[in-house]
Amino acid sequence: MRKNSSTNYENEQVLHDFCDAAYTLSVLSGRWKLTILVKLMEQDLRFGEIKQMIPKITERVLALQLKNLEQDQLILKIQHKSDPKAPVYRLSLKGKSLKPLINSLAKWGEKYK
Amino acid sequence: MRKNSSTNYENEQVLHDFCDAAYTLSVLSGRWKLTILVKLMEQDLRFGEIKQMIPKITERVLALQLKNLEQDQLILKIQHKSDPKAPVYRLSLKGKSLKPLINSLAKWGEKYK
DNA sequence: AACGACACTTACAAAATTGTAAGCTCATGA
DNA sequence: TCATGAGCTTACAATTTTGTAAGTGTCGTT
Repeated sequence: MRKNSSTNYENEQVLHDFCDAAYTLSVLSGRWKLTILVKLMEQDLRFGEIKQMIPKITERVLALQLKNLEQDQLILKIQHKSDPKAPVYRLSLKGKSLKPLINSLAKWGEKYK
Repeated sequence: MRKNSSTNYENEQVLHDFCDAAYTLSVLSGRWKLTILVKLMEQDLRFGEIKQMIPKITERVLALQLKNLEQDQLILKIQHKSDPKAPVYRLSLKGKSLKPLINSLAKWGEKYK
C-alpha cells in the first residue's frame, strides 16, 4: 500500500536515517496505536477484546494497526500451534520499553494542551 | 483543509480528550516538524534560513508546518512593526519545553531502531 | 449439516497529507 | 524604474491514511 518510489516515501526514509526521534514518532503514529499499546501494557488481548475496549475503531483499521505494530516489532502475535485457538497479541520487550516514553508524552500533553 | 464533520476528525478529537499522549503526538506529527523544532532550539530563524537547512522541504510544506506549529503555539512569528523586516520564527516557552521530550524520543529511537 | 462467533480480508470511497509548479506582493538595489 | 530576492499563496495532482460495507475461512455448537 506504500509506494517505495515516491518522494514522500524517500523523504521519510532520509529523515529516519538522520533523526532517531522521527523514527520513534513514526512507530507511534496511527490513529489508535497509542491506545492499543496502552491496553496491552496491562495484559495480553485478543482481537475481539481490543475491539470491545475501543468501540470506535473499525475491524479494518484495527487489523492494519496490529500489522504495523507487529512489523515494527512492538507486539507479538501468539498462535498456539498445538492448540490453535484464537491468537493473542502481546507486547514485545521493545513495546514494553515504550512505557516511560508514553508517560512522558502524556505528562507533557496534560500540562500543555 | 480539515473537515470538522468527518468521522476521522471526530475520532481525533475524542482521542485527544481522553488521551494526553495522543495530543502530544499530534502536535509533533508532520514530516518536518521535529526537524524544524530542533533547528529552532538553537536559534531564531527566518523562512529562507530554515529552507536552506532542510533542502528537501518545499516552500509550500514549510509554510504549512510553520502555520501548524504557530497554531499549536509551539513557535512565534515575530514581525518588527517599527522596522518591517523579514519575520523571524522563534520557539515559545511551550515549544522550548519539548526539548527533553524530543531527547527521549531520540534516545529510544537510537536504541531500538 | 446448518449456524453463528471470531478473526480477519477485500473492494471501494472519503479525507488528509505531501509534492510540483507557478504566481503574487513588497521592499531593496542597480 | 525595472529587476531581483524573500516570503509566502494558489491551483492542481499524487500519495497515504482512515472509513464503510460486505465477504471469507475456520472453529465449535446445535
